[in-house]
Amino acid sequence: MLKLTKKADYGLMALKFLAEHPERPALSAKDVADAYGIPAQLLAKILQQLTKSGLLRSTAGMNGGYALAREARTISAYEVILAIDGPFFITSCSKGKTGCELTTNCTIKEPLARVNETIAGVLKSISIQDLAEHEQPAARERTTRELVALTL
Amino acid sequence: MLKLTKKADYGLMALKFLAEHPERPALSAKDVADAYGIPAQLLAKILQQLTKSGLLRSTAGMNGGYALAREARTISAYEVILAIDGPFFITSCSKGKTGCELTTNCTIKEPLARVNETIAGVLKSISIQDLAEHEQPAARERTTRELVALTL
DNA sequence: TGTAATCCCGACAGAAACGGTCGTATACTA
DNA sequence: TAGTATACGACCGTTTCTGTCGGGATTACA
Repeated sequence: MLKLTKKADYGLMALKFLAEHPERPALSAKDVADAYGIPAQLLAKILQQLTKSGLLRSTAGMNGGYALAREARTISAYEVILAIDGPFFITSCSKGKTGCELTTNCTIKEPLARVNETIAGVLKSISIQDLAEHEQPAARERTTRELVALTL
Repeated sequence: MLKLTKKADYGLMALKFLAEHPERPALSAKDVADAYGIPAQLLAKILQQLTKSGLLRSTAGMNGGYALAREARTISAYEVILAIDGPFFITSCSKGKTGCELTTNCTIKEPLARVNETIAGVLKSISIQDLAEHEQPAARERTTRELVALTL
């Protein structure tokens, strides 16, 4: 279906929420989960992954919680998705560990790999701050439209 | 993970194969399956779906099989994926039947919907003929590179 | 020092999606 | 009529996803 997992969605929402509350030194997993109605324990695990990946800082104990490890502007949606869902390839056969196990001329993966790059590029261009700002800057919107126009 | 299903992969491969053999009035599901080592019955079902979606023409009986319903140039990868995997949304919550069931301010889906459009645009820009031509035209390649550059 | 809040982490279970098979009916050709 | 091929629904095993549980470690604060 070519869609993000809920985990990735949750992760993006959480980072956005953190970006929107820079005044708080840290927000607990429960705080974020309650704000969005996300299962708290699931979100906790997601935030732990993001911490391990270096996107978040965590502090245990009372008044502890999570905070962005870097500025929201410098964290891309791509990094978040990568941290949660792992490396993604649009083709099912792309060289994960084993190459394409099908016959030699599985030539479709070559053009699709390029599509893959493009998608990754788009996701890299979206920052957490972009998500936090309700309205995206017009400049970026135009860019996206240009993208579509260019590819068609 | 953001990846295509194997079915979609198989479908794209099959259409590419058909596009590469315009001299044959029709190729059976088995012909295509053998060419790529794909499970024949599975491919058959996929080709049936593509037929129902109007991308293929089918004829039963001896010397029957499948053929492209339109010119390869006019069939996009997007249509194929849509026919096989159904409508795709990058966000898990995007308005399928139910809207986003989460709290009101699930604002991340708005920017991501734009990403979704972009991806769809890219996939629409890839035709079956592009897949059939081993090397993509340099012009298109440069376009893709520009895309990435633009979005970064 | 003790308690409550919080992160950390592995295991596991239910549900859904995916990949693939089987059997049967139908259509066409020779 | 025999053989080839599509059409279609049912089914099943596997994987992935989502979410839960339980135990442990860390920190703040009274």
